[in-house]
Amino acid sequence: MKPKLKDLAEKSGYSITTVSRALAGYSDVSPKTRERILQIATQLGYEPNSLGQQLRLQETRTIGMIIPANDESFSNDFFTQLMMGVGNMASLHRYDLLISAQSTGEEEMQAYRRMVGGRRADGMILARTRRSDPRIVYLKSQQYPFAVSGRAAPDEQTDFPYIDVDSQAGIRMLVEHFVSLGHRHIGLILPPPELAFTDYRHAGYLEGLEKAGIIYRPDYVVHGNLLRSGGYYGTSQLLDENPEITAVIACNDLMALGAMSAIQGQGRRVGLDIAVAGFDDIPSAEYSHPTLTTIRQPIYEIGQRLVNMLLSLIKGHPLEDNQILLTPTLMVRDSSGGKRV
Amino acid sequence: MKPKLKDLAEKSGYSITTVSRALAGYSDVSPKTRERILQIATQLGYEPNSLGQQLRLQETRTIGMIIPANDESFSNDFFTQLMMGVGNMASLHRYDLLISAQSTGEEEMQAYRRMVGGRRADGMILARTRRSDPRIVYLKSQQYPFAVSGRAAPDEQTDFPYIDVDSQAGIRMLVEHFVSLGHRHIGLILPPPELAFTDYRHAGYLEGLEKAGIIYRPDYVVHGNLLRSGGYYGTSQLLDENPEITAVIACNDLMALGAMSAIQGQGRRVGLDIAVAGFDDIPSAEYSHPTLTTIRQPIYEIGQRLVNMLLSLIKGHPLEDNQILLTPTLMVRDSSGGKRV
DNA sequence: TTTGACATCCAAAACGTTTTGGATTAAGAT
DNA sequence: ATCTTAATCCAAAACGTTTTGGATGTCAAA
Repeated sequence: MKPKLKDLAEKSGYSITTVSRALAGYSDVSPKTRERILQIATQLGYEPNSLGQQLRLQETRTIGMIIPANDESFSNDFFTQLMMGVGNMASLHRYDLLISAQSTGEEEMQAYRRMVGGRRADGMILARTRRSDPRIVYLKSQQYPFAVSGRAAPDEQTDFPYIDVDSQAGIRMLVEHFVSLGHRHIGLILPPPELAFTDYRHAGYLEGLEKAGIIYRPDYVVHGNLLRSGGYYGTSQLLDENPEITAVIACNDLMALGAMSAIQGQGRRVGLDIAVAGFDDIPSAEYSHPTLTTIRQPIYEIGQRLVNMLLSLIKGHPLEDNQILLTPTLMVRDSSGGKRV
Repeated sequence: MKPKLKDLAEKSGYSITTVSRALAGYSDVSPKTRERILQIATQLGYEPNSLGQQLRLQETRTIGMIIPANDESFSNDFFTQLMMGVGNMASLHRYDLLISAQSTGEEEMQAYRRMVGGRRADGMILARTRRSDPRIVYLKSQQYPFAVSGRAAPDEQTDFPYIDVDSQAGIRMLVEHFVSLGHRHIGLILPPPELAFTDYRHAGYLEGLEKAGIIYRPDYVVHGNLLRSGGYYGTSQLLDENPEITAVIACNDLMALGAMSAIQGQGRRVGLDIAVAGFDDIPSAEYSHPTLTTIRQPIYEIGQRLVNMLLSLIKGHPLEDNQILLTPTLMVRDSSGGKRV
């Protein structure tokens, strides 16, 4: 049977209080007894029961995160990279990660209620903000510490702590890049409309076109599911319906990889025939063929900084800056192709 | 303030016991009072405190997993895929995942003691068995439920529940495949010697060579760190010291991808000049250039089955089969190149 | 009228910990 | 001899839940 404080107390002849305080190193207990108790503790292999501690201290030293349980998402570099950033920084602060895989919907909200209302974590980290995001509404109503990767949509109120990348600027840079290479017919594969960052990326597209004096054509824009499949079908549709398109911008790298498959599946060359760009700069972007032009977003680092933000929130420390907007950088690679004539 | 049972009791006029049993749906409490209590509960937004429940029930409905905190491991497809398999199956059974990122060593063992001794999880899932693995020794000594991806080394005792793939057969298949293409000089990049599966893979290499009547040359074998960098340096070393080598087998896909970079960095062609193969069949293997010949190991599915195994163990159900050895399958892709003349 | 069965409720214990607010003793100061 | 001070210890409460083992009241059967 696993020893508890009571066992140490009986074996040592001291009270539970004294044993507890001896182990915690209080000056309350004489060196001799402390040593004796410590010795008994190691002898019995005592390890404090976390639940007892957490209940008493009202602190779990755990950060919660609910990730999409989509079957395809095991190839979802974005979430895994974010999680690794979160996990590593958390572990540096001696926090653990409580993770629940749920697909968007009522079940997901239940998971939040269990984790937050059930006080299983001291704070939550969210990703992929949605329009009028019910998760954020809930967390705010509970006055629970949380930090988000991604601000609210442009027409909504962003009164919560977040880190985001200026994706409007990012997409604009991609458009400018393609325009500078001579492209005039540029397709765009947007994320699903219910995601908050979709409008920013769309706005960046519009901005880029306008600066170049290119007229916006709504049929050059489709939506995809942010996975490879979405990029594949989006690109097929774009190219079938608008054969004059020479460049495709996908709003994340996974879709861009799917776009490359679609193009190559039609027997055309990525870069030379159709230029492709993505967004995120996940590891595979550098290793794809051809290598993928993209907008670098430091996902791993964002995960780390979200943890620091959240821990300040949890501890009630004043936050110097709880709404951070990073400027992304353009990574030009082979999928851009060369200059058009 | 978050409402607790006591608040519901006071507001409803019933005792804590009755409130608790009403919410749990016992036939103990009259329909009228149950309804009244339920109504108050939703009105106040009651959510039971998990810690209280866990402490009382001595059950956390949580599965623990400690993953490597290596900085480079955010690109570690193996662990993320395993985690996703574990996470999704766990969530199907309404279990959550407690994750701690730790690098191998004393800190890692401390994390195990905190999680296991502290009773923060009902069972653990391990991966990458090591020689005389201290984690397994510890878990056995604690008689704690656990399931492992990967059995013990051939010369050690495997008296614990695991799922593994017959990697000796896998590597042998790769050797046979390359031999059938006309290769006689095949390099091998092994995992670090302290990992349990290293010997199996080495044995498969020997077996394949012997069947083909090729003499074993120790200088054709090097060790790598299971990351891209390991494959890169291993391959460079192999090719520099043994220019006659025409094929390289890396013991996982990540190293194989690094191997391809090394070969291409020397201005040579993967497949045509030097054939390359990996092990695992991670998603990137299918999208690399050229696509990677490899041994398919159903990592995601193994994660799922480990959860089922672990849950049986936790619940004390009899396990039909607690030591599972899967047969891997050869995936021939472009990095094999064609037949030699 | 008594008995038994049933429906409905609840006080208290238990899970394992930390902390509060003293109690006790011994030594030193007056 | 009395008062302070310091050193060492501990009983009990609290964190929030579930379950045990009754208690109480009602109603029908004997």
